[in-house]
Amino acid sequence: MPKVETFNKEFVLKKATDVFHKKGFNATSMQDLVDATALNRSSIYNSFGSKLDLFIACLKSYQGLYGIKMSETLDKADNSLHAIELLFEFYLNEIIEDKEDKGCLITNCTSEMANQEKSIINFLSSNQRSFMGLLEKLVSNGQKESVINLNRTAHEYALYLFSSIQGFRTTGILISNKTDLQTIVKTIIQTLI
Amino acid sequence: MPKVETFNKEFVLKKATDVFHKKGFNATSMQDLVDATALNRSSIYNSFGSKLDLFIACLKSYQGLYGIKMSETLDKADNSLHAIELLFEFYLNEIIEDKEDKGCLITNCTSEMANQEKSIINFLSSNQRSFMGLLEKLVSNGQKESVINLNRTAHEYALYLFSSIQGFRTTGILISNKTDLQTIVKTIIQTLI
DNA sequence: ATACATTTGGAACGTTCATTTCAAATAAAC
DNA sequence: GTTTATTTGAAATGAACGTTCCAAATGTAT
Repeated sequence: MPKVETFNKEFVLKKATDVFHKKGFNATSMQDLVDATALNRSSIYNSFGSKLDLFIACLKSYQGLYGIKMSETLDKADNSLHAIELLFEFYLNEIIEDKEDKGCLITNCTSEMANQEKSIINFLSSNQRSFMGLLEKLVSNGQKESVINLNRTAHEYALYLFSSIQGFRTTGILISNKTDLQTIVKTIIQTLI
Repeated sequence: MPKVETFNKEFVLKKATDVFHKKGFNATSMQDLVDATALNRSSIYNSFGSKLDLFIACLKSYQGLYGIKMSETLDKADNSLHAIELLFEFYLNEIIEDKEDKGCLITNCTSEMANQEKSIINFLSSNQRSFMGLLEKLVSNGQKESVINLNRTAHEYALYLFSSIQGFRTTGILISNKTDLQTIVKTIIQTLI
């Protein structure tokens, strides 16, 4: 029977994700990934396929880790409006703690590749679908709890929040001032109340 | 005295901008630019310097053209709230008319390069400054005209709009459904009323 | 021990990259 | 018409790109 993979796949994905996050897909070279993962070129190709395949694996890993962090955040909320507030607070902290101003890997990927790579569109579409689902549920619950107004449907507010979050993540690349970012969040939330 | 440049610089910049807009900076090769501009490699380097220099020239050209289009749009408004509405309507049309889902060159550039290139940061900062200035003036006037509420200062609403526009442009890459986009705009505007 | 499927290291693949080089072509100034 | 500063075309530069290849190493199962 064969020799088995020795490296920790999660760890390797994390390291690769860091590089992609910092430099973007096109500016990241295979050499960068070899250096970051301490894996041999062959091992990378053997285990992940192409550079694009590895990138998509990183996107999924990033998505998974974020999903967990977001769930943990949402669990702390008293009600669904509070949950949305905590969600933005979580993003705000991500921005402030990131000294490299990298933004969101998935939003950046949308800008860089959505109009170029079919497989990327597939990932982004499914990401959008599940994220929209989460937001819609939050808004819908918030409206049932009477903590979110009924000016718009849950679906409409979910669209608004989806767009707002993308804007917030991109703006966070340029603006690192906490007060400014808090203002933006407050104003976004104000709409729902 | 010397032979003089024969090509139309504006035209060449427009063609180069189209390529950068479609593929982004890193995925655009010098060959792509040679093909698009019908200029010789030497001529490009002679006239624009490096690829990065040309890219920045394209950003400025794009910024200039957009500035003109935006001014024309804003001139049609009855009041400052209406001006902001027309601005979003303008972006909405940009998104719908763009069959390639390219997004905004400047927003894409923020995602791709803001954390990498100093000269890009300089451009983006100045772009942000002037854009924020425009938005702040619009909101401030709207508040004087009593068509925008006083829940937040003009500066705070300008930040909100700046972030919202970035989000809208990125969301427009993924979502091309006019109704959905109109919903987002209405919800953003609703906050100001 | 031996056999064997797989991983690994490192070199090599052919291509493409951004940029430079330089002679030839050019057009304004005299 | 000669001079001259500049632009052009086409080839060349060397480095870096993503990917492949293959022999050697490895660890499991027999």
